[in-house]
Amino acid sequence: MQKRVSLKDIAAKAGVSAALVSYVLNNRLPSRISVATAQKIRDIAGQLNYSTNQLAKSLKTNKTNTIGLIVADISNPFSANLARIIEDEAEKCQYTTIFGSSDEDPGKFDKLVHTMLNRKVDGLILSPPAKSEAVIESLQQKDIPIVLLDRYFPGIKTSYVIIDNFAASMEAVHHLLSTGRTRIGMITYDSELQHLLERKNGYIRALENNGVRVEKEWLQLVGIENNQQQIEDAVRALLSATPGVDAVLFGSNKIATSSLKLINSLSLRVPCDLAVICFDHTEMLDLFYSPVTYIKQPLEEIGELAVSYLLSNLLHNGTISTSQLKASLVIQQSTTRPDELYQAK
Amino acid sequence: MQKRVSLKDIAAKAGVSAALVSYVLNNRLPSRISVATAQKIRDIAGQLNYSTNQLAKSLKTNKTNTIGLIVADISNPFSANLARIIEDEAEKCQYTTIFGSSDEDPGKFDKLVHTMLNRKVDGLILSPPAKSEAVIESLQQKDIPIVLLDRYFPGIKTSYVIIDNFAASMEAVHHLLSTGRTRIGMITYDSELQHLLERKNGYIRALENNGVRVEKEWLQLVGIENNQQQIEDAVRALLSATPGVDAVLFGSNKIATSSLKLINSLSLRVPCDLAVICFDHTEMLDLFYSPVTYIKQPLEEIGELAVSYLLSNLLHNGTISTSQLKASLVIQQSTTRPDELYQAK
DNA sequence: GCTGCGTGTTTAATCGTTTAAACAAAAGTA
DNA sequence: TACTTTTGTTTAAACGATTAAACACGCAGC
Repeated sequence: MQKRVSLKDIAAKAGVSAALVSYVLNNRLPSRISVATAQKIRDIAGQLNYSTNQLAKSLKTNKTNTIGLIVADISNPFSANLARIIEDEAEKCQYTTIFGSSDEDPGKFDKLVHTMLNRKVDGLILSPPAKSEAVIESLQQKDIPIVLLDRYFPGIKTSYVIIDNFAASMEAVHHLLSTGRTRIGMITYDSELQHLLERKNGYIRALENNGVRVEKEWLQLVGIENNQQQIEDAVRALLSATPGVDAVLFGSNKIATSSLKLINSLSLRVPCDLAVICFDHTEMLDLFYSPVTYIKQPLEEIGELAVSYLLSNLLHNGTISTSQLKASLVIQQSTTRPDELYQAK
Repeated sequence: MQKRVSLKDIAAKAGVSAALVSYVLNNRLPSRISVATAQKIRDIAGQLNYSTNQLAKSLKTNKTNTIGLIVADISNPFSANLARIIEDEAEKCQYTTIFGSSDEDPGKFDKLVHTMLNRKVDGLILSPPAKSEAVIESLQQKDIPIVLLDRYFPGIKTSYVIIDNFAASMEAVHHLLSTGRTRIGMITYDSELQHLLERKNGYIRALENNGVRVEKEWLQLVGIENNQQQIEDAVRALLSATPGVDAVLFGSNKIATSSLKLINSLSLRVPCDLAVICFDHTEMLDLFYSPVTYIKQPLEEIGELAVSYLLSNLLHNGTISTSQLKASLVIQQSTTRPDELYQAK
């Protein structure tokens, strides 16, 4: 159906064996091959516009130069940005990336992992959904190189690249406290995923450390499906709590988007009536009428590390490398102290 | 490195030939094979947790069940959404998708196409950058099934799925005119890409049809690299033109984002002082303080059609199918008539 | 009892590479 | 001259599947 010129064709035209062509084109045994034949073979290859059949090559060498990347949802800007960085990074090292979206569904995740394995990816970079420990463990048993991304399971020894979500949450809350807010709420996911627990716990701990009692209604948990209605309900619950909140931390960019959409339509002023901070940057945060303070993950670094860990694992199976990077707080108008607002503007 | 159980292993354990195992597992010659052996083979396959090596299978059958998708930038929400739809659609048909971002660079595009071909994708869905006609034509000569997405070259007969950009621009301008604006500007790309020309021409034609003279400064062209500074300059130029504009149409979501960021920081009220419309939806448009009217592409339909055209081309090489879909205008607050604004709010 | 047919299974070639090992001829060494 | 080494190239077996064709066997028909 496609390119049909093979090693044999070149060999025939050059009057040599296919093996020799393979040697030349791969620069093997370079000392032995005569310069003249080498040149001739290269010329003919160029002439016939030869390009190697990766399938055959991979079948023989058991190496596809392909890595699989599974994120929750490739259409989420956070995932898409990370995917792009990983794609570029992999490409620099001559690797092709194949993507998949798990939709936070462990069944779908498992299925994706297996189609990738059937296609013999050399390794996997994974953002595993909840309840996918078994899949990860079985990959480990099969000695398949993996790196977990953005998430990890404390009970499983694997390579991973994550951020310190606990500290990030703490920092966000401290910042809010420092601007005079004390009635701080959070909307995050009702999930057992470790990184989400840490976001939640960081919030709780920061308040406790500062002697603020966390009212039950201040912590709103929503499903990881990001249902708009559910998130709106959570916002309303926060606002109508007694005492109502004067600041809120959103556990993800999706939660932030849905919440801000509602807030935009209410007669509620940010940051006067309500300060907001959210996890992860998206462009929309800068476009909100009061640009939103956010917790910035070092995406470049995360992507680069994930690829480099995976590749070094490929060379040297068994190596386990982990990184917990620090997120940074990017302060914008949405958390300005009300009294500083006018001079700031 | 990975799964090591092959047809032979099953054959050995079952005491039959590998061929028979292949027949059973692929449900070929179903009438001939004895029910007993078939069952035995299936049992053993399950027991050994066999899964077929796609590389070997593809090498033999010359079919990878993989499609390649190249967009401008997978981290752009528009591309990411489309990619996700295509991924899902392909998966329904048992196809895996591999992605790539061309960054609007014909060289990179060509390179991506070739790495995908070396990996023997069955076909390609492409959003070609400017000056990539040669690549497309060479694919056609090699009879490689392709479908162009979002873009097309009028001189080349290929399958494609696009929207009617000319009509979409016209509709946007007509809408603005109908709300009483007459000094309508546009910021779009300085590109020879047909779909972008059509966006530009639709704008010009709509104004001309309504007897509005298009001032030269009303049409601002920027580079397709989406340079923030350049886009900001364009916005300023529109505003400081004489006469200055009272409405503007943005040629893409990137242009809109960059422009709105600036507008957000100016003391300019949307829609009173300036009405805005943009091409393509992103969530950020709903989060702008005055939710932005936009031209909505039917992404689902585009993605589904692209995949279905490609797959039918795979079955029946040579078929050319094209679709020009209609975009719809989603009217939000950013284009409300100033006099209707208060009752609307 | 021979022919022919249907059934269940195997043989063997093939896809396009890689690569260890074999080989033949030329060059070095003693 | 005879023997080893070096040099340039070929042979042939794999990788893990698919698939046309061959095969062996039991059974019906005449």
